[in-house]
Amino acid sequence: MTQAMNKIEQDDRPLDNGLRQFMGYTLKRAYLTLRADMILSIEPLGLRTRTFSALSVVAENPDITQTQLACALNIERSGVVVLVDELQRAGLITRNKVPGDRRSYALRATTKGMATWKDAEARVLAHERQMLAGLTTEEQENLKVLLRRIGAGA
Amino acid sequence: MTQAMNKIEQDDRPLDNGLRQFMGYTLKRAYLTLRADMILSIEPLGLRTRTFSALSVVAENPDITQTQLACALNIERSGVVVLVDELQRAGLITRNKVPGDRRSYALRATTKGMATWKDAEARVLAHERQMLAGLTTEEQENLKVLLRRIGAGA
DNA sequence: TATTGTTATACTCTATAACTATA
DNA sequence: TATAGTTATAGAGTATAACAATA
Repeated sequence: MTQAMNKIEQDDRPLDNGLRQFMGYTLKRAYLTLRADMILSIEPLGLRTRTFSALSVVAENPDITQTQLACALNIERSGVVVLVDELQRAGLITRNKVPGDRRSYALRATTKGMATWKDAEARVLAHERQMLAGLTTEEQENLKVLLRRIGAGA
Repeated sequence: MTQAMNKIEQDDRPLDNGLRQFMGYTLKRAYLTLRADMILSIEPLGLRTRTFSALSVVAENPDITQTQLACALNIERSGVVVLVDELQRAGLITRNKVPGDRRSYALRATTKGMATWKDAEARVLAHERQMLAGLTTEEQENLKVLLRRIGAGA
């Protein structure tokens, strides 16, 4: 109360005023906002962001290996093991023998896995539609294009 | 090798093709790219993203309390304790007595803290300039505006 | 020797709950 | 009683290193 409180209240600038100038901070806020919503949209399917992403890649790339999946998801192979374990336990994907190489697995989404992926895809798209309702379709596309150009060099 | 590999190589679509349609995925990729670079830019100052943000808020809001800082950073009060401990140990901020309320602290950046904040601010701005070099100034501003409108409703 | 998948381990970030000292 | 700060603990998420089986 008193001193500190009064000082803050008299101040018309937000507390994070110094941070708002940064693209990184703005990006993080938007990311966390969208992420919190996305988690709720796929929770009913027993999926989390990581398993959602992994299921998507396996569903769209039949017979992908765990190492390739790790590469696609930008995570370590050790992390993929846990994800694949979880998806397999849920009956959404299978680890299949590869004829030519007995070291690796060919991952495939099961029928249930494909259905779950399509359901999850629709749910996330619906929630993004809601979260991005304040932007026109053109603005949404423009936003995606601009985001993809970050770090891409001049 | 063989089957899976061939299938992937023949495919002209990226492995994460199914994910690229989502704003959340696009946002996350951009965020992580920028974040990785940002971490390197403030590492020489002994700062990490969390302490950078906390130092910024304290520097710009003298006599702020820990609870207010938690609110500004969107984290719990328990998390603030660790951040303030770290910044205090580094001699960048101080915990000061509040005359009217013996429960709370009035946080202030030290002279060294203010200098460090200004230095960090300049470094991050320089690195963002580099990471966003592919975008015009108008595009960068437009990007920030669009990001701030996410989740803001129709 | 190199690679695939695996396990064990640890670190970061964050949250929850219970505690203390004040109010 | 409610609030500020604190502590302990736990949970994601991710990374590193060492290992066995296979190439």
